[in-house]
Amino acid sequence: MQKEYDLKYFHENGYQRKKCKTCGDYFWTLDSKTEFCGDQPCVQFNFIGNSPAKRPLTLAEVREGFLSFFEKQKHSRLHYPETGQRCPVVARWRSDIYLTIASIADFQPHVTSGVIPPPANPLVISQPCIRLNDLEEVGRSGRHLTTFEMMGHHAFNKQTDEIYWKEETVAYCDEFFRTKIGMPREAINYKEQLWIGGGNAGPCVEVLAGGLEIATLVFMNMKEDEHGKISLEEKYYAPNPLNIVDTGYGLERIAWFTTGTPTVYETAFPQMLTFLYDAVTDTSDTVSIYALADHTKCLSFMLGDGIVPSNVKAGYLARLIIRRSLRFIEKLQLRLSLRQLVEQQLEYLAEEFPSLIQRKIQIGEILDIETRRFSDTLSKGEGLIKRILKDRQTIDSSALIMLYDTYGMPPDVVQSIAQKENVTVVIPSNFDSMIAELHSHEKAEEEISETRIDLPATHPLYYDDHYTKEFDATIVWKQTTPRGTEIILDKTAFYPEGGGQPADKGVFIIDGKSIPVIHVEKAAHSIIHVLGSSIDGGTFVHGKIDWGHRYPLMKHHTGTHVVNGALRSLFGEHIWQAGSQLGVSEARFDFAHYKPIAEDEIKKIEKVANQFITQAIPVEKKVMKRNDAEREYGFRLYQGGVPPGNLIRVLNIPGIDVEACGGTHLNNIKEIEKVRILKTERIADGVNRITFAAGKMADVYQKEEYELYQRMVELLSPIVTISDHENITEQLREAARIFSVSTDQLEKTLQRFLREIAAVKKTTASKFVDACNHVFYEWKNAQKQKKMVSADVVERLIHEAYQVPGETLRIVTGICDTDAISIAGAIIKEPGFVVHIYDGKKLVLAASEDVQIDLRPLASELGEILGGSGGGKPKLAQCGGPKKEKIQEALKRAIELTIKNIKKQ
RNA sequence: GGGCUGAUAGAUCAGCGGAAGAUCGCCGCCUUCGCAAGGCGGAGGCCGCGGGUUCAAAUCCCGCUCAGUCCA
Repeated sequence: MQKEYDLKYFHENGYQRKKCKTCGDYFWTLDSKTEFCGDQPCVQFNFIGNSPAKRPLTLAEVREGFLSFFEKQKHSRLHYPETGQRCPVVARWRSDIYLTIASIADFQPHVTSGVIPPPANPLVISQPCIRLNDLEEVGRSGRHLTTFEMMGHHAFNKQTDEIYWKEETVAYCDEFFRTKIGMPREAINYKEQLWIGGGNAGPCVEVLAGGLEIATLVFMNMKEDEHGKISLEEKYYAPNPLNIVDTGYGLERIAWFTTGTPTVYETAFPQMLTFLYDAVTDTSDTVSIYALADHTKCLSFMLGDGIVPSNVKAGYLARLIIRRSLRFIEKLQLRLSLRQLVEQQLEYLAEEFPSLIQRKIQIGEILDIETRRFSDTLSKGEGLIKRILKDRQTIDSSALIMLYDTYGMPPDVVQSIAQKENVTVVIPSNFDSMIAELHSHEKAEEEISETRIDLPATHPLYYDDHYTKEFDATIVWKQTTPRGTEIILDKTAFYPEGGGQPADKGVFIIDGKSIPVIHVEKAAHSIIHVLGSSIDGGTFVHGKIDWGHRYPLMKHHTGTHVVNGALRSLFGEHIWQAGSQLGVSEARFDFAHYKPIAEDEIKKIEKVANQFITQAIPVEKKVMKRNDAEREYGFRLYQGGVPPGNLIRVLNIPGIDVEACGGTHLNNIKEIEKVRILKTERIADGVNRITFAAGKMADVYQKEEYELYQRMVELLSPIVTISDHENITEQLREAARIFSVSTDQLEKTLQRFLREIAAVKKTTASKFVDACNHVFYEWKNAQKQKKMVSADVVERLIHEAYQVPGETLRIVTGICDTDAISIAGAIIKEPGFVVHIYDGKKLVLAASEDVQIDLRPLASELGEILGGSGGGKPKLAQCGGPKKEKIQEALKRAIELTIKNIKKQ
């Protein structure tokens, strides 16, 4: 390994190679006296209050210094439509990580693996990154940040086409720190290290100054490969197809080195700290102040780049930071809301990161919602804790885990609440591992996808022309499986299932015979057709797509993109597809948004989408190089997922929506005709679903809805006459809400309610909703009536009671038509009664307080007569059974048994 | 994506197979110059929706809907 670091540059410039006295690692230095590598913990910070740099620099100065320095050395800056010279902090182009954690992450996996060329080569970037691994240290250590910028110059060298490698990289580094940062050469040591991470590895040089690692120069030349010959940390590596110069210069650390402030925080967000110090009454809790300044910056980037808080993925991480921030605010007793603090940060960041403040309104709203939500959770939790304490006096570790895992109450919050009740709660030191243990049973699901690469490739005709309905092709492969005959053609217009679009249907005409195609699927480069019946031979196929199936799918697919555009124009740039499923009769579109869609917003979405359609915008379908597409349209392209490869299909509806999409689409959005929103719902925290129908299908729904409405008006007609028939959709939705059922259960429910209400006078209502409210009100009354005890009936029953000779006991038997328990209850308020009363459903046995009797055996015996059984409490029992005709016999027997049981005592 | 909770009066919750309850809030009366407090009385429940088991379900079982929360 040693020769990996034996650079000409070091020798020619008088560097010496030394071994660190503490850690034993090798390093290169100009300082003949030093014995240590220069990294912590081998040396302490020595630049605090005493920087060897010429003058203090701001973040902006260091950033621009770096970018322009490398630009002069023929490196290109990148540019993206929304975020400018950086990528978003949410890694939209990757499926393996949520947040951008390093500048090289911008180019993984496609560029680093050699699948696509770099967007520029060499290139330079200052990439804002978010790392939450050392969250607890933020604010405390003086050097940990959640949000930092990693500046990097990257060169991607192919064996045949080398840009530059180690010598140049170290020379650039040296020159940059000398000329742009104003550091003496002697202040910097270069430490030999091995870099491993993210499936790649290579030698690296750590650039150390003042006890601080200010840059890392990685020479990534290996990739993980189980057949590889190089073994590092129990894994095998093989040479990478590219030799990648991956440098990471810590912007904040470099600036800190020049300022020499007590902590990195004074350099990273000086304005925010001043603001916070002015706002707090007690300035002693610097840890919380630092952390809050950091977290609000983190949130500015997270929310400004479009993360919607939720309980999953990046949204969960955003919520984590929000809640931590809220607790710091609480701890510092700040009178400012989190919204106000982040808005302040947005102002400070506006000049250097203008895209963030453009989402100020949405960010503010998100933070207010989240603040409210957290305080709701906490106050609920507080009640819960108090109840637990009342019950058990203590909170043990299992209760702590329950509170955290189920209710989201952090143990230290529980502790402080319990403190108020004068209860000391001990947090187990292994709390975190106990939580981890709880979730350790989950196994990562493995995707077993059998990719059959040995199959002949199919040319997809549906991309040549999305409207191809018929075609001629040749069978190139055939196989019979349990699900039918499968064939592959040299070319096909049948769309295979994928990207939320179902497979096409249709027929193949082979040797004059018409054979149905029941399913189509993709396997690597082949398209497999599953046929409905077997074929005997045949070579040539004439295919016919079922256009009545495909065309609505195309309308719904293009319609989905239009609805997406409508949502974005109404709510903001954070709207992001979270899934979609197309059908022939309707389509579903799931998207990230921080609150549920309100009733009046449904109409607005519909209106905007339909306005778009009337603009008759032609749909652009093109195949683009990934880099070109990203540069032109940004990462918004990847809403539906990140497609592989260098060439991607881009579907652009200018001014409305642009996405990488492999589906079949209309040529002009006017063909959608219209869209109609059928339903909106919240399917997960932070995710809403819109179900809509396009074109003729929208009319079908409208018709169905109208018919449903008419049927229900008819149902209501004996009771209510409705005069106003406007806004049927809304009326139905509102009515469904009244009966708390979904719209498709509305009719059934209305029938039930009408059946259960007593005959009422006919009345009028202006709207259907009013009529439903009337029905509901009447129904409630009827329910009450049923339970109400009629004084007359009670009177009559008492009058007809059987007086046991020689006793004070009176036995009531009878049949009633309202709730028997209520009536029995009314009678036994008086002393000396035993009641047996049947209401058509159950026989109730009850006794007054003073009567000594156990009715339970009676209930079971009488229940048997009725073909069932019974039981209950001694003074109130019930029984029943299917043989209702035997009720008279049972009541007769009841009297006998009552007398017998009383006499026994 | 995988768990774990929860849904009962306007609010917070108890009940967890045999008459739907408590506390706060609300209304009325008593008390007071008035208010607060106190005393007495009262109104207010599709026990989330749909099935199933049972003689009997708020309660047990199965779906669904909604909400909360943790993990990756």
